[in-house]
Amino acid sequence: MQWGRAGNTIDHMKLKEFAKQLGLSPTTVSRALSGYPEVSEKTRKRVAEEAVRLGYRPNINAVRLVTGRAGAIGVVMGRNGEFQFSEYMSGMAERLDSEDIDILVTPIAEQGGNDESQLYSRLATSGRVDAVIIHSPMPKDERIALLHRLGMPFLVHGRSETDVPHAWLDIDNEGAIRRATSHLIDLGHRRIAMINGRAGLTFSLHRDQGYRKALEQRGIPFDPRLVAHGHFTDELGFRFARSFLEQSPRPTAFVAGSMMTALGVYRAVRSFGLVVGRDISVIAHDDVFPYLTADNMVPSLSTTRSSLRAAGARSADLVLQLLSGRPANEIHELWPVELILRESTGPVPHSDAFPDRTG
Amino acid sequence: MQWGRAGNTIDHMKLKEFAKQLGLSPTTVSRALSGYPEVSEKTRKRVAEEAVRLGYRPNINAVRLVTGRAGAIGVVMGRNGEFQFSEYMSGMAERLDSEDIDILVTPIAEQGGNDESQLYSRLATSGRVDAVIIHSPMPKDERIALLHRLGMPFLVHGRSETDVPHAWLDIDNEGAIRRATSHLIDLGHRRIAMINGRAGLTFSLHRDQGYRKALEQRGIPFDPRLVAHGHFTDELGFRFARSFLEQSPRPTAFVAGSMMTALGVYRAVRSFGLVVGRDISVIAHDDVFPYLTADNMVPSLSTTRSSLRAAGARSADLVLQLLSGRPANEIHELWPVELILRESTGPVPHSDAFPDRTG
DNA sequence: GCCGCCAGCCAAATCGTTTTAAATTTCCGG
DNA sequence: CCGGAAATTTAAAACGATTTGGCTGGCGGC
Repeated sequence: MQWGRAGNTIDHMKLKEFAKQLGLSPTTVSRALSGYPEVSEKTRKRVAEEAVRLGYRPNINAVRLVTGRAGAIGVVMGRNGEFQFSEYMSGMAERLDSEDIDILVTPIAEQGGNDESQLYSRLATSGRVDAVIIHSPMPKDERIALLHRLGMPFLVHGRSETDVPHAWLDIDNEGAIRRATSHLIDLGHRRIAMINGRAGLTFSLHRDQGYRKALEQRGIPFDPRLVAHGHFTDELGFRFARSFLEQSPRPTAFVAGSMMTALGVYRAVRSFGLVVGRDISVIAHDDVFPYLTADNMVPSLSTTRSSLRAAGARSADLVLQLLSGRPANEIHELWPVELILRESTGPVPHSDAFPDRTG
Repeated sequence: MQWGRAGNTIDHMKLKEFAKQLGLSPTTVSRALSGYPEVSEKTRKRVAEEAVRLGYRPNINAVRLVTGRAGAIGVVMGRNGEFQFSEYMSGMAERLDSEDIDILVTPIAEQGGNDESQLYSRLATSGRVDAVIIHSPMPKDERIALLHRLGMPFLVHGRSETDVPHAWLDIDNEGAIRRATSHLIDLGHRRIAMINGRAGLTFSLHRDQGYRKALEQRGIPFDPRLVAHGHFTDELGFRFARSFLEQSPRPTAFVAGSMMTALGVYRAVRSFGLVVGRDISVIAHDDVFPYLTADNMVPSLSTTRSSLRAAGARSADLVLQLLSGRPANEIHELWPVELILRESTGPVPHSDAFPDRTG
């Protein structure tokens, strides 16, 4: 599309003009502002001061053209505007605030159609971004191979099993869920239901593994009927929890994938006339949202906690490192996850612990 | 900061090269691709096809430099990554998908410090964006005057009372809350509490007005002790609701500002041993989230509903119109809001309707 | 057959920087 | 006071597109 320049009255001083006012050449001014060593400290200072006073700022598009840099990091937003997303971005923003780098959000088209990799391909070749962050990867994620092939620097938020060397930042999902499950087992629970994220995603697999390992360690048989996968919505939390609670014997504890899921689980438990923390224990993973906090739930929710905002900030940092030349396969960070016990977890009720006596 | 070009192996064909392969001049090719009339239909078609085949795409930074356009719309993300944000952006994305325009997210720094207007000022003069969208305006919003002064096209999502002509898209907050409140009054409620958004924002004021008008129409005195303002978090919903319920006589109905607020209200009501939909009626405003739906709450939540995603899509559309020359003061859209009645609203309990008989 | 016109194409200027390679100034010991 | 290295500064060439203004050649009118 083509639009007029109407309205865009902002008239910048140009380098040439600015340099003339200073009695210097454009070259020197440019160098002074970019902090090159060839220019004397005195001159640099003067240039910097005058730039502020006269309001000179380099035309960013000219800079981009000549340097070949886009000055932006691309993020692809999931198909259904996930609630976690803005928190992660806030974190990124926090870190990028001091740099001269933007965040470019490319949303994936609703109707889907042409496959996702084409979107990434376009993003990578468009020259709009210097790097890309990939979310919710799968063990064999073709996006990783694709971006590697295209030579576009990228960071994976999460992990993948691909051979392609790549930078990643992830939280210890397996350990978190293992500890959560173990703790429930310590409390006497034996039938523990697990509402996990979408099937096929690495973090879901890791959580499944953590869950299974905890059971294994204590010799508790794994029952596939106690595990569900899906989006992190209150609706699915509710539905899955209800269907689990309809089983006989019913589970006495839940591991929920997110705060939204936990909301659904709470509702489901209540709808059975049961009480969370007494009849049914619940632990959920908490990404630490300002608008929905585990402490405030009733009863307060035990969680595995890891700040998504912090992850966003660190991600931005790592991308900057990547761009300044640090090799991708040196950039691997695995963050531990806290386990915070609150009121939603408690010892298994006596009647459930020995169902044969009552039934 | 300065980083090497390492990794960025993507090697685009240049216009000159591409044109040579076609046996045409760069000029003609450029024009063909941009759809100018001076080039024959046959040639245009051939160019378009070859561009796809050979993978030629104009270097976006060169285009930006020469046209002076940034090819991006700026959005400033609130201080605390609001959960609504990603939904709105998804909508924008949906609309912008077919255009060659990016969404640039500028997060406001956490520590605050230098005032917000400086951020907008920088964004406007940076040349990174062609237009800006302003959220959560206040009646006298200095950002509007600022952007107008700077000559940067912008759309206000919400409304303001400033004299400066500007484009806006808003939902009928006043009407929505007026209808919601009226409906509660029809059901016999007289003490209706209102948990509104942050004080000072236009939409909060409009909602206050809607609330007060509904009361006025029915001759119910306004009691400032029944109105609270604050962020849309579950925590505030809970706290405010509790403090209202501690009053005597207590309110029999709540108007909640958001789904998160409603979650808090539900909890608070329950914590008093009361039942939503029977003892206490609740209506909340619902922006329609995929991850938290009013229908799924227990009891299902009556809402005033307006799709934030749709607003995002339309906003993007209006910005495009703005950029193609449509005068800002012609662009005003006020969307009606649906009132969806579900189980959380019901007639006032007899004992509350005539408290003097019981007390 | 000549002229003007128009569709279709092109050469060259332009956008506002960074950066290469060269020129100038400064400084200092001999 | 001079030669040459070191410290500054500069002119000019990119970067890769769009766009202005001009150049062709074919066609119809007279």
